[in-house]
Amino acid sequence: MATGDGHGAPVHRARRDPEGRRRAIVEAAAELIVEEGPGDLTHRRVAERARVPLGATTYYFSSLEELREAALQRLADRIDEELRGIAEELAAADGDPAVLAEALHACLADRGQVRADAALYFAAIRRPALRSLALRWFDGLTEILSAHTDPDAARAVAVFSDGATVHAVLHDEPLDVAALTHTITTLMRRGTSRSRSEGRTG
Amino acid sequence: MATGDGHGAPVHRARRDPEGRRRAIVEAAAELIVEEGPGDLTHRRVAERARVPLGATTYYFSSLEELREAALQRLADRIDEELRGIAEELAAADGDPAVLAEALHACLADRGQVRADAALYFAAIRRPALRSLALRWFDGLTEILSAHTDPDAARAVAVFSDGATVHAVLHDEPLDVAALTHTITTLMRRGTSRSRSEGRTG
Amino acid sequence: MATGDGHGAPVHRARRDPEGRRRAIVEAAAELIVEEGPGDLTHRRVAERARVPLGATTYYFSSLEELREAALQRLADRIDEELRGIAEELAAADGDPAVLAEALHACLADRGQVRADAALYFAAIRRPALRSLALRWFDGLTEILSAHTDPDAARAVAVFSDGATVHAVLHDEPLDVAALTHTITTLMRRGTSRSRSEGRTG
Amino acid sequence: MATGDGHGAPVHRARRDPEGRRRAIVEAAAELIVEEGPGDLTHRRVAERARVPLGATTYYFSSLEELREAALQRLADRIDEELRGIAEELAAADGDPAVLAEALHACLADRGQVRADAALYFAAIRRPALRSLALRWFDGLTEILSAHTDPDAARAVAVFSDGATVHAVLHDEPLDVAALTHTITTLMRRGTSRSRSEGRTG
DNA sequence: TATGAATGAGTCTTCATTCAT
DNA sequence: GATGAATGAAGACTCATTCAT
Repeated sequence: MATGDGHGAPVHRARRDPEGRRRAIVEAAAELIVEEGPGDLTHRRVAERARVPLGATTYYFSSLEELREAALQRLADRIDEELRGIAEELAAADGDPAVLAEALHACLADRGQVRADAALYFAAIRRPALRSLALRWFDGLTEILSAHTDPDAARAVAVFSDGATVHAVLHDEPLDVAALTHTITTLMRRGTSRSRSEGRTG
Repeated sequence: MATGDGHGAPVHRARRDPEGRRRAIVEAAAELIVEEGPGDLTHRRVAERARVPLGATTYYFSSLEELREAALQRLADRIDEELRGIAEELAAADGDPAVLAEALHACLADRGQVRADAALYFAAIRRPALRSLALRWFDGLTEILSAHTDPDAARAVAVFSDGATVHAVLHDEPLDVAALTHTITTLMRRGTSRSRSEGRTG
Repeated sequence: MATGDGHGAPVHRARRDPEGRRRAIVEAAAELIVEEGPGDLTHRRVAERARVPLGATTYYFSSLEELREAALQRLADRIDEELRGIAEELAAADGDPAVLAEALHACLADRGQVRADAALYFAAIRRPALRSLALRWFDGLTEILSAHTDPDAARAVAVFSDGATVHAVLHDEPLDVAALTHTITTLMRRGTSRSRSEGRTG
Repeated sequence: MATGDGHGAPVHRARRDPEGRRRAIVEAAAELIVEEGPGDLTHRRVAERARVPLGATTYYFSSLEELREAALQRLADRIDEELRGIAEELAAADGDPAVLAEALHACLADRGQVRADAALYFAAIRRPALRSLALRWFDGLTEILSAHTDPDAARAVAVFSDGATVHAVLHDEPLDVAALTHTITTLMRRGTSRSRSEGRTG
């Protein structure tokens, strides 16, 4: 029943920057997820990493799960940026598979990025609400490639890229560029004979 | 010589069976890992699932981590069985990509299997000791395929199959057989024809 | 996901007496409920009062609510004892209202008892499962009195006795014996003219 | 002199109304106490219920306890209103016990009212300062009845009415009117007849 | 004046692990 | 050998209260 005898009168000297604080907390959580996996997130670790008091982590997020989702959201947003870059490069190169392979290799060489992907995948397995987040890369890549090859080939490449992510995370380094190039080229060429000739105007 | 004094042949209830018990515990842990992920394993849940006393789980395994590894080991062993089956089918079909696609599709349609793979991958990220377990599928498939195509193509198919696993776990159902067949065929043919000349892998 | 890095290896030197421990915990909880009300129960206070480690309170009761109920159960059991005593006295006195009044006065003079009643009543308001516990006194008294007066009168006396409990708990002392005697006599006589003459055989 | 420059009559949004706000907070707290019990009151819940910012609850009341008391005060005030109505009815009926029984039954049928009483009783047990609030009903009823019967009988009826409150709160419905009428009649008649001689109260 | 940001104490609960039996 | 009792660390979460603005 908690007769309400009070919890004390904490002295606190706080920076007054809610936005920044929230951001710092999410950022810290995202880092921890990349480092330790989505399941090992705790308020305490986040607070410590973000250099905020424990209470702040519960003040800004009504549950740990909410915080986790915000952090995964952030990781997914980074994937979107990545994708935008790839889309531009690829458009500039008129869908050249080698360019995609290079870009993919760069992504896969970034361990943080790869682990972030893995964390998203894993977190989404038992959290259907996160599926769309986890599929950002796959769906985004498929869409980008659809401008340069047929949908089935696009999907095949996207599937392959997820496999390459698993490969990178388990080997601590990505497949070599040549292998990526070869496979991606093979898969993209497959259904492109026609659409490719359309694109070739230069 | 009295027959009813209770001293005769000792009534050994439920004959001790350390091996069986150990196996039951590992089995229960494996199930839980598939259902809940490798991180949510607890002695209590395992004991309950295995119908053994709590103490048994710490008696047979000196730490939770050890139990977890034994369970993951078991999951990996099942993968080996799966691979053996695929190897045979494929050998019988003389490396027909369509047969591989069918077999892969069957694996991917088994949610338990897919989640077991995912659990292994995820557990291995931060546990180098588990890498070899997690790579069983990849390495095994690569080896099997090496009998039917060149090493690079084999590896490409194995990478693709891991991607297909990710796809299945995130979509709750596998890619359709046609798509699998098409892609696998494309990738495997590559290694048996002379088109290889254009893509080099160091 | 709790990667299972362990919680430590506590040294513990425990008395090995589960029954006694459980009893001590319930007893402590009952005391606290009497002193502070059912809503102010906490694991920590119970542990401190019972001189057991915090963990013991959660080991023996899977939730605080379960512990609370066990404690209230215990308080209710004491009420039953009380009632048995009253039943005997009253039977021996052939249902003499003055004897009941004396007994009731004695109960009401026991602050612990009165507060225990109040705690039971209050706890039961929002916990239908506890209603039967809270009604032990009322139902028991009604039944006892049914042997000495008609059901309606019995119920009226029981209701009055609950009012007297409220009175006692709010005044820190019971109604005087004379007032109790007068009212109980009036209420019991009311419907007893006939049944009373039956009982009068001495 | 320009009309559209926004400098003219200040647009005072939602005119400040400290009194109203305070009232809204107390009202919300009173509702919560009736619904959840006096111990489950929190600033947050009150603020939400009253549709005021969290800060308002601490701005108008220097502590939660103060707010709780204000809310209990309000509940007690409602009891006074109730009592005034009963007093009038009873006066108009020249102290007819049946009229009192009807009125009491109506009160007891109002679950909110009954729970408010129970909350007051319970809160007062460990807060002597609230005793007078909790005794409003008892004292008020006793006084009203004193105009129609002797003090002892009046008190007996008041005690009985508290018992009827306990009964109602534990059974979720009041004693039937017939039972109330019968008992109240019996108790009140006592004080107007000469039967008083047998029971003395110091 | 009014408010929401801030915070740490304290709540229940879970659990790996140890150890007496 | 086996097991359940034992325990304290740690986790998520709530909240009264203070204070900057």
